[in-house]
Amino acid sequence: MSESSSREQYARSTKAEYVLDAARTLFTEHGFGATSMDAIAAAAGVSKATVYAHYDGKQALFAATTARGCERVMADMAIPSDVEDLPPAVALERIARSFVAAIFAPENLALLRVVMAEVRRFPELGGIFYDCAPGLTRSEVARYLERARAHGLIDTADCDLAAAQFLAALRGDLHLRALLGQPVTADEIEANTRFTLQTFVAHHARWRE
Amino acid sequence: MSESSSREQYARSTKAEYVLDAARTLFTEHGFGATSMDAIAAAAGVSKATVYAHYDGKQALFAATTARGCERVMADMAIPSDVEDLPPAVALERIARSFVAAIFAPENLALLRVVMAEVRRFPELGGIFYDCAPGLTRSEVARYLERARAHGLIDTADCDLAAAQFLAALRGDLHLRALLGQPVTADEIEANTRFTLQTFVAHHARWRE
DNA sequence: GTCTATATGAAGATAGAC
DNA sequence: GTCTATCTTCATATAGAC
Repeated sequence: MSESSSREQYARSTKAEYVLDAARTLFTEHGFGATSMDAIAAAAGVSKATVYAHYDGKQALFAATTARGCERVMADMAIPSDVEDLPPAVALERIARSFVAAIFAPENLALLRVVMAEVRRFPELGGIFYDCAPGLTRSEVARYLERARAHGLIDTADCDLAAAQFLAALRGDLHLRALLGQPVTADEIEANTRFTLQTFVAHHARWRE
Repeated sequence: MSESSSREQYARSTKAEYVLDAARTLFTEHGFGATSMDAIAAAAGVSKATVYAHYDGKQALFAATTARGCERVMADMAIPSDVEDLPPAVALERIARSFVAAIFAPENLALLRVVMAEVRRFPELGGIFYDCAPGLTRSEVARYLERARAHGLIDTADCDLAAAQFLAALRGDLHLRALLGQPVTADEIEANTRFTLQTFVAHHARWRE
């Protein structure tokens, strides 16, 4: 019927994706202010007018890219669902390793940096990011701890606070150092993770292995 | 002899200070990219040419202001020196409250945000900031713990790691929430501090009160 | 050292053809 | 939807007088 084939429609929707990907890369790499719309268009392989055809200005594009970034972080941070049937010490270790891998991934560090930097200009983004990433993990860990307590496996008064402290200890001061661009080795992360797991288990465990 | 009085010289050196203060305020409030040299000159009450007469461009001015900011943070974070003679539980509480007050002070949060945001552009600033603030506190706490262990007051294998964990627990996830612009109440900070102190003391104490 | 006035360039956004 | 070319604004940095 019409002259526009489905292939053209696919190409059309793909360009918006290219733009979004390029913007996400550049914004997280150089920040909001230091990234120009020209650079985004060039990186996406399209003209600047095409960028404006799909996104309603630089701020809207930034909001869209960080929202997309949050989805990816959320996927990284998701707690493996098979954890429920494992012994608590093993489950906690698995949760810990998944969390640590996510928060030290360079692209997630970069995203966190840029969201914090622009939280004045985009106040709602801070809340979105927190709910997607640390907040979600925190409530998932808290729910896990509550179920474990219901089964008599642990002895924890305030599961929500305990979850927050568990994750904070996994960050240690290494996460702050990484955010400040200081080198953090895998060995340091590993040592901190082990130490945290030992401490946490020693404190909350009611089970005997 | 000369026509320039000492009063004029004082006025001259004062302008550089005005510029530095204005720059510190604006950079921490709006970030590097969103702060113009015009705005700094206006806030300092001088002309833009005067700004350039004292500082060698925007980047140099930014580096100077963050260095100044670090000094102020360092003063905020300094551990009270009279802590040595107190019982460990009291000493730790005093250290904790001083630290928590410093890291949640809005101007220090803003400084940390902007340093993290620009760590790509100014790689050395991240190291300076870390050494001034969290790094300094961490090593001071570690030294305190080592002395306490030498006196047989605590039972800690790795004082450096324990210090890092103590401070990380004091941050909890509240610090991250604050950095992301989310509201953090004094009650939450207080509850987290108390919980951390109890946990830490329960874990390391060898003394009986 | 300090000012007013200005050069120069970069970047957000759009007009109009296809 | 997509492009080229352009408009307009604004920010860094400097020139030149006092």
